[in-house]
Amino acid sequence: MGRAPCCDKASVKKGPWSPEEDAKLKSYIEQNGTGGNWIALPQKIGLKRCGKSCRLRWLNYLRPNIKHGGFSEEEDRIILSLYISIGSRWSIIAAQLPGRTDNDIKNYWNTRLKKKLFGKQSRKDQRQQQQFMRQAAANDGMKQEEATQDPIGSSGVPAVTYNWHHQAMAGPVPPVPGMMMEGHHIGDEVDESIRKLLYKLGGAVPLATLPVPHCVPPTYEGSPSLMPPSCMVETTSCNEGSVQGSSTLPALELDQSFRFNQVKLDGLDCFFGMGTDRSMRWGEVSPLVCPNNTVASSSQGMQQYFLDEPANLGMK
DNA sequence: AACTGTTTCAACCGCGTATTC
DNA sequence: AGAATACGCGGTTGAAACAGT
Repeated sequence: MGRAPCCDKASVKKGPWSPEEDAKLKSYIEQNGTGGNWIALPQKIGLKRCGKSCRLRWLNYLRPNIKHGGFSEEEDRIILSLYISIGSRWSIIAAQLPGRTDNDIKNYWNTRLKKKLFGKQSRKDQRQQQQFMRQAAANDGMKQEEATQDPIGSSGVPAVTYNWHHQAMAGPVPPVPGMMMEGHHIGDEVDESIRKLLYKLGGAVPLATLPVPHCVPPTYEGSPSLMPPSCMVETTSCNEGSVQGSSTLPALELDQSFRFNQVKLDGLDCFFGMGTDRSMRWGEVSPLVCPNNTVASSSQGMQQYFLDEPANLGMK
């Protein structure tokens, strides 16, 4: 026996909202507010919709000052930083981005940002990039002889690709304009500071000092030799705004930090095939919210978010 | 032009938590 | 204290739009 449905599904309309429904809902809420009861709201307005559906429509679409699409690099940074720190708590992340909804951010992360940061590239981005490449090549007049040696195929897409952690594996090589990260232009969509942040997260965060449980997965069985360096050694935090720290971090360390830092990277298992523990509670999160948290402080502008009390982050 | 595959995003679903009685 | 109800969240789905062939 399951939970009783929140509404009579047979008499409730589903699917996309019509402009008329939108207008009804919007004008009513603007005049009267929600009345603190979403379930009763559709009946008051005369909408054949579920209360939850009304709430969702209002919050994600009709609410004033909603922004759609066109995420800035700064927003990318914030989303990434928060995602790495707290995982897929979209509502909390959305609370830090005025005008953005949790649904919007969730969609953006799942469809765009994840691919953008971790290698896979959408065809749309590929096209934009190819266009850019062609234009650049045309502007250049194809005068450089390297062009013949450069493994760029007839499509304009280089045969050699990287993703950011491959990049990290190769050491702190400064990004070369036009260099690709698995089909991506370093310095184009993927902004330098994000990569710095990723470097730091992988290499300089003294995981062993963080009050985070289960840093070391059971497969290590306590054998220090098998632990990733980031779990064993209290590495020195690298200088703010610098990738110098990455020069002291073994390339492998970055990759392994992503593999084994399950709490910070909750949700990134999709990249590494890890399982996830969705049972984190605020009591466990609170150490991450600590302003001394290297993760938070390593991200430009992130300190303000973590200096806030949890309540200010939309916590209950 | 028609078909196919991919991407995007609005909306739904079910669960956990909070609140009310 | 505990049951009932409502809210809010995150995961998932499916249709529309788009691009390539």
